[in-house]
Amino acid sequence: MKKTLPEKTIQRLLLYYRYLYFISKQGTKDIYSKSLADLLEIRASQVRKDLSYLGKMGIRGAGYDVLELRHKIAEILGIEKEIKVCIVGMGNLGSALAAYRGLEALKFKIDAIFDNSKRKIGRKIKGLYCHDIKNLRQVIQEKNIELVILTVPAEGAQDIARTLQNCGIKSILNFAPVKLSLPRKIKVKNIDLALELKTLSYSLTKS
Amino acid sequence: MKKTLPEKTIQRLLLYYRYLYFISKQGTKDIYSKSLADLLEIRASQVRKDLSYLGKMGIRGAGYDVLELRHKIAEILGIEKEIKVCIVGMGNLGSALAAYRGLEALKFKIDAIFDNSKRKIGRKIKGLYCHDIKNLRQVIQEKNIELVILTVPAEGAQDIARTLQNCGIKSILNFAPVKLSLPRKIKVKNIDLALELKTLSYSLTKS
DNA sequence: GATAGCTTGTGAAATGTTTCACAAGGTCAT
DNA sequence: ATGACCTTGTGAAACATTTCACAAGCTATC
Repeated sequence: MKKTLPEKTIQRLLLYYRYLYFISKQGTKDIYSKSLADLLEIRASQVRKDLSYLGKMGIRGAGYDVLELRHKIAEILGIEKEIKVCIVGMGNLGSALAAYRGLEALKFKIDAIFDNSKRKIGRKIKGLYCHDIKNLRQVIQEKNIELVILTVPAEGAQDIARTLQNCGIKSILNFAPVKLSLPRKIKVKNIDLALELKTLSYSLTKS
Repeated sequence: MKKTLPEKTIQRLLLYYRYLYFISKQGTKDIYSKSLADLLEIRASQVRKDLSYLGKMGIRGAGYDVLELRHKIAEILGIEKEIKVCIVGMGNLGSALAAYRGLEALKFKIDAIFDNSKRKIGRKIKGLYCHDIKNLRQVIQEKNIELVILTVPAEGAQDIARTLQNCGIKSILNFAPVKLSLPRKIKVKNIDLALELKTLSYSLTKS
């Protein structure tokens, strides 16, 4: 068991976590690295290497205990702890994410929404008021929000990112198609839909 | 100039392509690998290595010609060719993507939307009718759609993916949080929002 | 046109990730 | 309890990606 998990391993552990739930629902008690690997279309050795970061979890000859494994992944990754999230930018994407149930399933609590448009401020979505973005700092600190989903247009993103920095936010999921310039210690994950699509379509042109 | 571009390189080339546009807008004619690298917070050597896949594009001592470089990236990646896209699943996310202008900017034409709910079929969004998903095959073939954005709930995703396979679709951008099981030659790119967020929040627990 | 001062392009080294291959150590049937 | 048969856990190999370091080659100035 090493100190830091590789990013790729973290992602796969989360996938295992999800699949282990379905497997346990089916009443299966034990699982082999090979079976998990087949579900995800990866190699069994990859699964074992990933799981080895958790310490010795399996039984040679008999696989892994489904619930025990799932519990250990949750523990190591801190999955069960609720994380308070806010969404900044109540456009189409922001609203869609506010309504997305998949976030709750992984213990995210969307606790505030912000926009700068008079038309949207005060509107309610999924039981949440849309706050004026001017109150970003106040609301984030009041509610102890730790993570921000940024769904504003590209132009405004950098400014808001700076404000978030000043609010003490440490993690941002950024949908704006710009590189946010922030201190290294603030973790930013970019999701650039148009770029993902273009990467995909590149393969179309090659055949 | 090698045969196949690494996936990571393709992604960065697309980023360069985007930034070169802004740079040329500012009237800048030439750019150094260092300047591009600084914009994206990567190393200059990384930029040069990526660009070397395009052939010799730069001038030693004087950098790269912005427009020429941008044009070459577009050519190699086939960016300028319009790609016809459809969205399957007119939920919150599907609707948001249908309205997202960032896709047009990269030459994607959203040409059809599908859903299975009576409530949504026939409704119009952004000038497009929502088709009955039963007509998936017919519409895709009629309109020559090449790429599918899949925004249906996890339960239905695998079945629809099979149908898409039968329609001859080669590329799928999948937002459903499941691994689609399809022949290797069909390219699937998964965007799993809850998982991305969880990967991000892992870093919160580690400090 | 020679020289000083740049930046590019690229092998080679470093780093990161996946896969292999097999000893170690369990299970299970008898 | 023994032995045949499993699968795990993990160094080492293979592969992929990034970074280094510097020769090559262009520009600009005098």
